[in-house]
Amino acid sequence: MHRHSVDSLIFGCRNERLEVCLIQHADGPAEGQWGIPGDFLYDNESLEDAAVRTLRTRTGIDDIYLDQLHTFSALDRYPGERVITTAYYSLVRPQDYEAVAGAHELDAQWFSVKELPELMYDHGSIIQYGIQHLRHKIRHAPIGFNLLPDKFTLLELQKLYEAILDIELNKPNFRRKMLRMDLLVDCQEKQTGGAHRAAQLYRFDHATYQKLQDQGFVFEL
Amino acid sequence: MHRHSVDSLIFGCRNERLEVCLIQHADGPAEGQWGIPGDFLYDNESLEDAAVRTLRTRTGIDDIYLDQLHTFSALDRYPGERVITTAYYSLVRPQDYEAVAGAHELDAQWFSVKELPELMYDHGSIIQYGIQHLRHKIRHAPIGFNLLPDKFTLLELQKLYEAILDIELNKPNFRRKMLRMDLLVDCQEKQTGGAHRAAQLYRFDHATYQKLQDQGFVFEL
DNA sequence: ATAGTTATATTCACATTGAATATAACTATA
DNA sequence: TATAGTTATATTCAATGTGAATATAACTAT
Repeated sequence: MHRHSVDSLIFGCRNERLEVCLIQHADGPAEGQWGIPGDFLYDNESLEDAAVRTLRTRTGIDDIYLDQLHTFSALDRYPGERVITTAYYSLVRPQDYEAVAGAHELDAQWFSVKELPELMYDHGSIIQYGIQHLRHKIRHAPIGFNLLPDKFTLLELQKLYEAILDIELNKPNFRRKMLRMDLLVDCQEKQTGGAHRAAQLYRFDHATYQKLQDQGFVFEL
Repeated sequence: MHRHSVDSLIFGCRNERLEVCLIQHADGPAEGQWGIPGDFLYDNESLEDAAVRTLRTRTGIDDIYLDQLHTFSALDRYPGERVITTAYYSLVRPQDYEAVAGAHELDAQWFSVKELPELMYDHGSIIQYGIQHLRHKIRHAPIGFNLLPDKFTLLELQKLYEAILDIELNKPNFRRKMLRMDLLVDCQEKQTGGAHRAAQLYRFDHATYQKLQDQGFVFEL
């Protein structure tokens, strides 16, 4: 027999870096090691329920983007007993950034995906799997907006893509492509602060995306 | 507590139709109903091992394309007890077509995805989820070749895409796009039979794909 | 030999892309 | 108040890719 757990890969983007939230176990078989937050599945909840629950318990955050990633089942992935885990990944907006790392007694901290500590069990593989998945997904579905404030500038959006894909993009071409998709709504509001020309603020238009999608439109970065 | 099963969605393409292989349960809680083949997970195997095992046991086929799809865990998805299932999907070449539906005592049969019988448990949802996944995947990775003989004509390849995506494609444009990717090798051999000009046979070049992929090439239909 | 069928090549208008350049607008500070 | 520094935004153009149509080649059955 075995037990089943849920682990949630929590992504955020800050300072033009893609980051993941890790927790350090204070005791147990992986004492002192870092890993992605998770818990064992309860008898009366689905895997998705469990993922939502652990996110809420550990971070106080509700209502963020969440999707199933993969189920990992190697016989030796967990020490001592057999544990199969289903990994989810979630996307956190900047305004929720601090809540994620601060709301729990466990030591939680954001790490750049380029500078990860040593990880427990197979969590290193899970994170790498998740990064690859995110890189693919962000180019084929408009989920990147879940990592930005509701209102954002085109440059912020571009920097988000650059951070996740780890590439540089041409500014005018990125603007042109993004705006032509008609998924962004002009907020009629300018960015404040900054010693330069104020940029237009936009927000992602879910309703229009839904409509275009029904007409066969496919998002493609 | 719960048990964990593995279910395999087996796709094939014949007569320009996308098909799935279903089995009819002779007894048990779903007697007489159709479903995708599966089995409970053994203690000493990974989920992928179990998927390979059930495929081999039920069809005698080894070495076919296999990939994890999704893990389904709704509390009421299985009658009487809680069973979480991880669904895999596999792609079968025409030469293995008969072996799949004939090698087992259970009643196995191919069905067009457009004319499915009533299905047990949540297998209807699993199949729909799998079709959507396949449609997306086939456009972004060269996996369609796993549904064709080793040697095939460009029209056969086109008809495969048309069957899976359920759309019509322009012939010259499809040829041009496919050939320009440099993933096909001319077999220096012509199709036989047919009251018309014989078509050139091609095969998919795994090695070249690997090389191109390392250089950052992304397959895109 | 001819009709029927599919293979294969070519054309062209059009849209998209990559890359570069130009101008506008804002702030800090000299 | 002028200017330097910075980012926003617009425009250009060549190159490339796409959708759609047409033309020619090659094969078989009759």
